[in-house]
Amino acid sequence: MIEEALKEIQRGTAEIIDEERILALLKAYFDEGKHYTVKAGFDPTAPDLHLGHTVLLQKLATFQKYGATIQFLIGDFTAQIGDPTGKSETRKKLLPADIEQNAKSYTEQVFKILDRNKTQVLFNSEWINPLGASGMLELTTTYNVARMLERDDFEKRYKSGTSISISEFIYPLLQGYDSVHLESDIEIGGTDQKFNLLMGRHLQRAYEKQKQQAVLMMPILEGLDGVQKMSKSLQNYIGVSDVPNDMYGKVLSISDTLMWRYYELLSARSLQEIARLKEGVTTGSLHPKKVKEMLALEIVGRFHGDAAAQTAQAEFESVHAKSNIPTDMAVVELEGPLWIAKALQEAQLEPSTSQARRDIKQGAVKIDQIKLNDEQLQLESGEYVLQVGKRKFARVKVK
RNA sequence: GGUGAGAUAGUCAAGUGGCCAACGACGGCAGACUGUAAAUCUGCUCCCUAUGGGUUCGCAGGUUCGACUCCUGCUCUCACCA
Repeated sequence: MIEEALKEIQRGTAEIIDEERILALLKAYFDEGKHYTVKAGFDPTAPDLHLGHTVLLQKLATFQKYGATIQFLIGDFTAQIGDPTGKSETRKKLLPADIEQNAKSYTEQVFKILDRNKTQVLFNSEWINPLGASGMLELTTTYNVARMLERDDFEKRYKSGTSISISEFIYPLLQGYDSVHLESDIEIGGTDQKFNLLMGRHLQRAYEKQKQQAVLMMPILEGLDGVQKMSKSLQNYIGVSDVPNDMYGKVLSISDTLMWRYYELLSARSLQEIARLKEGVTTGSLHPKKVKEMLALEIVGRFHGDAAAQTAQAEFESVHAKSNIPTDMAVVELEGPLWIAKALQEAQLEPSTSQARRDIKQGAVKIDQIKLNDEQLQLESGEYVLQVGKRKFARVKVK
């Protein structure tokens, strides 16, 4: 039983530090019913969750199955600094009202995966603000610059001469301090968080408060392009609140290689089952598209229910395999008569009339399923289905 | 604080008085082929009803018939020194 739990917890992880601790916690739970805490931090600036986040969330859900209380930490204080990882721009200060709003939309989405009753939603400003200058100073004495520079990101920037703000040094310290305050037993995060996660262990020891937290790192999920990490700003994400049709289509658009990655990190199927699918594809008994459809169905089903997933699949088949028009698309009302390029722009299918003309020239634009050749066309009053490329549709009513 | 170098489209990066809306690469979009996969090939990639016009090369001025290219000031970035 414990072995089984541990296996499930290990699945898909990039690295686990102090696995003995996790084992001990599980043992205490199974033997004595003792609960433990698992901390995970989230940034309040990006309330739109995507599948990249769910890799972590699903792991948290697994922990909940085995006796954990989740410390769902919203880093409202630390967000003022901005995690140094990657970008270097300083962030705008968020207004309390915004933070509250973001947190709300966060949790709404999160509880599609997590069990609300086994989750504490926390804000770190609550205990970091009272620290004051002296508390902050004390915190900084626990670490030194040389070790801080060991952090991969800092090291690179230091060597290349890119500026590092002192406040950025504070960030890992504060994140670690969260673990001290919350007395977390385990913290989980992405591999890019390794330094910060280990800081939690370091500080827990420095403050001699408790045992050091175990650390579990999940790999970073690649976005639809298969190369860069999934993120909203790169436009390569599948959002948790994407409508079923979009979600389904996006999953199907990933490459075959990437599909296995998604299976490993996102699917609830057992590893054996996935191995079987993989074998089926290699031997040719199973079509890769079929396997991808299964994945799409599973993912859409998780967020929208199985019925919606089925509908999305049927819709997809109808639109792409049989090239029918979608049943559901944006409806735009315009004043006519109207130049076609302008109409495309106003229906938000094209960013400019220049782009619209180019696409018409290339034969990418269709009206009511018929390829358009005349870039001078005036739309008289009536209803038209405008299409650009394979994916962009709009129903236009011209008055 | 001193000295030097640099800032060009989404990113990287050419261009050193007219041939520049600006080479090239990547990315992106579209077409062909497909499984809305991958690979490959092709076209496009500032705006504007356009064989033309407008606005762009950090910002503000200036020189010139003409400036991304020259001059002055400013802002920012980097390097070396302190």
